[in-house]
Amino acid sequence: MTEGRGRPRSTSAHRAILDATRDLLAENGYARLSIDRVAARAEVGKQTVYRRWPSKAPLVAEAVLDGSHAPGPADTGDVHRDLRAWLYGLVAFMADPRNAALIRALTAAAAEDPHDAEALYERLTGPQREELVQRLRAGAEAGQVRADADLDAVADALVGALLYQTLAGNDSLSLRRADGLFDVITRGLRTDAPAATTDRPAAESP
Amino acid sequence: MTEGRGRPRSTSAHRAILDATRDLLAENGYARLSIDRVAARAEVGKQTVYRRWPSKAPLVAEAVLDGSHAPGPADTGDVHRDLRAWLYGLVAFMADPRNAALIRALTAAAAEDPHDAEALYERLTGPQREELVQRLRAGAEAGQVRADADLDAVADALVGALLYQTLAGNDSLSLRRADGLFDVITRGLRTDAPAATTDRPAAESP
Amino acid sequence: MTEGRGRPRSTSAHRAILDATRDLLAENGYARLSIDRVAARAEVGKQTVYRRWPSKAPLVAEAVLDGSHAPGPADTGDVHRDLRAWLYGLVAFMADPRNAALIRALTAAAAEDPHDAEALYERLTGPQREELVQRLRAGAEAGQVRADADLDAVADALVGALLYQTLAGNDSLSLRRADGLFDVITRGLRTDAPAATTDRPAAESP
Amino acid sequence: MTEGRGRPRSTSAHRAILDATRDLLAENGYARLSIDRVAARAEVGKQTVYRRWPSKAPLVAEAVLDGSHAPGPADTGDVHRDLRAWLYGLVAFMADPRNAALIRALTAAAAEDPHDAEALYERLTGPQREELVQRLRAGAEAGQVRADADLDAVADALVGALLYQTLAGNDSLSLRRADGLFDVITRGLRTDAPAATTDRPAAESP
DNA sequence: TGTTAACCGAGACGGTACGTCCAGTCTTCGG
DNA sequence: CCGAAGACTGGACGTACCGTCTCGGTTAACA
Repeated sequence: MTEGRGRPRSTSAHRAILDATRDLLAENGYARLSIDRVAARAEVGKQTVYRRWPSKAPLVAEAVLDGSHAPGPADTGDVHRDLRAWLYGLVAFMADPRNAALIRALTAAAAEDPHDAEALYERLTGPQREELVQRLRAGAEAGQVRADADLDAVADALVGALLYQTLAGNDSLSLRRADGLFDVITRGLRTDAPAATTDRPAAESP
Repeated sequence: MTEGRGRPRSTSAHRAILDATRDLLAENGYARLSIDRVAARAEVGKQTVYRRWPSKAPLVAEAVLDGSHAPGPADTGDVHRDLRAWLYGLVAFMADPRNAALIRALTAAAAEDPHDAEALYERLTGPQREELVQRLRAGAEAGQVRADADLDAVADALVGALLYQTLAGNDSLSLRRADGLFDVITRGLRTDAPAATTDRPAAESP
Repeated sequence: MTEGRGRPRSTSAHRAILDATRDLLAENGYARLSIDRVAARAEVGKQTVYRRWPSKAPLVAEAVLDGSHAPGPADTGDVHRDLRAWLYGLVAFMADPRNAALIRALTAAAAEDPHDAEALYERLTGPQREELVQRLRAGAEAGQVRADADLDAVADALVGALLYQTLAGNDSLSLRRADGLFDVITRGLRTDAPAATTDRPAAESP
Repeated sequence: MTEGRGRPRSTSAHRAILDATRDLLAENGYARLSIDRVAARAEVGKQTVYRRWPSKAPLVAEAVLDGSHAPGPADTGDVHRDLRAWLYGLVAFMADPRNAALIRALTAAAAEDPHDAEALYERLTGPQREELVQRLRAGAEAGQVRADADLDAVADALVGALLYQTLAGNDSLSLRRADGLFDVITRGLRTDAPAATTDRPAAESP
């Protein structure tokens, strides 16, 4: 194997590129981000960027994720408390316009090209969402959450609601709304929550 | 007054542009959509496009919304039944890859440039979401839904969950998942749903 | 013939167009002249321009010629005196930058498209040149100018020299140079001027 | 220092652009020449053209001058002979419609925009004209030409006459006319030519 | 201790698209 | 029927980026 031969890649260039990407995203948004500008800002040749990332999407992904390793919910034994704390943490994170811009950028990258989308979401919300689902599952095993609830659906609802509010430009992704969200979801997850009474219909069309 | 003077704008050109935009979005996605191509496909001068829409984002918005006037939930007197029917309708709508592509495009347009985002979401999810909230509110007045629930949060959760799944490329935005979502949300909205027991914490940081 | 039917053409519009053309030529030169701008400046519809002139070239021609009806040389009986006066008159005419700009514009129109060129020069320098040649011919008949001289060549030399100096941007198309020109030409035209001694060669290549 | 850094400019692209420019000028004239077409014909990106020339005018200048390095008059010891040979050479050069088209193009470039004109004429007729004047001056020193003649005026007359005839579309810029021109000019330059008799007037107006 | 391979910055390359201007035509209303 | 207003298709403008290639010049591991 010809590994390790030749000059090794510069870690400082690597960092400079990611920093430049984050700065430009925060300043101008995804639409006005270009590899040319990233390279210029990082004082790096374009090839040095292309050598590491094949296109804008994965570069943005790494730049966003590299900056903030947002942790999943903690496990203090109380699912509801943990869930609320995690929710508040995310709301606070999004309160920084810089972070909101990064999330928007990531969404743009995913939405622009369905080809990148899957890989992107796998890396992006994948770990976060997985931790969330596992915390919920642990809660279910501890009897704090209904065992028959679709926890993936719950995760989608939580992540989706936050994402939607961020995208919609509701810059005041308020704690009150997070509380409302938390309230509805947790009530629906209570072990003593009554079942829905409507029957599931046979089939529907749009 | 500058009204009614000069040659009126061609409605056929207008339609041709929107059709071309929808076709190209479905074929190649938002990233590869260009005004040049739209104009060429519509057999129209570029200026004729720019005269009507200042940029890609609002053009895409109108093209997407013009095609499908998705109705809000019906009101049969039973909120839960209506909600489920509406949800199933959206899932079926998204099942068509063409429609999923249009929604992705719209999200891309909004996420790319925060400047456009607000106006875009206002036109896009605004009406739909408003109808949904009103249907829920009517249910609350009819005593079928908890009066103290944050119905906006519920709407965000529903719309956000669907959007998130569409973006993530889960092309099988399954009915099963929609059921799970419906299940958790409606349980949480039951008038006899027990309250959460955890106290609201003082403050949190990410 | 359906002549005089309908609304007659507005002479004020006609004048406004020519005035606007002259103004724009003097301000920005031929390159930046456009029918759009002419129509806008003249507060006239584009069609009103196209109804009268098929393209930029003849419009410019008429605009330039309409403004200044430069007369040919007078006939006081003394060719040399008349020639010098005419030359001085042209130099003074060109001294006004506005006039120089108009001549440049006309040359541009002619040089751009060989199709227009002939017709343009016929209208432009044609009459002037013809009057000049005739004055010289009269001088020849009066015995003040060599009868065997190629008077067309003389006219070309005079007009060409002035044109060349104008185009070259020698904004000080000086009287001194005009004197020098006059001097050489008139000496060459003297009836007592000695013939050239060199024999005409058989053939040459560039 | 920013010298010799980066990929060097392609000489083949350079040549291809100039060739394409010449071809298109000869085919369609200056008016229909566009950078787009030049780039397309040269199979080159537009930027590659703009990197070298800021606009049509200097590109045309270089394209024309690059092709034909027309020499000034030779010096065989006999000014009159040399002058006539040079004149014949130019006439022969202009006899090729391709060359005439190039000269017309150059004139158009200069006449269109007074901004470019000076620089253009400096590069274009500057060297040619200078050599001509110097040949005449040498002739004057050799006693073959009047010492007090305005040799610049003579040069203007010769160059201007040829230019004028070319522009006027007299495609048969005939040898006979060149002879007539040569005849008048050289007679006027004879050392034994009699002076003009008219007095110089005080002042004149157009 | 060279040689060699991969890196580095810089910047040119053929292209695509941008958003604007203009050419020349067509279509409306109103005089 | 003319005139102003202004929309129409089409083409060119000059700029920004794309992703690739080509320079001269490091920087290591291999031989």
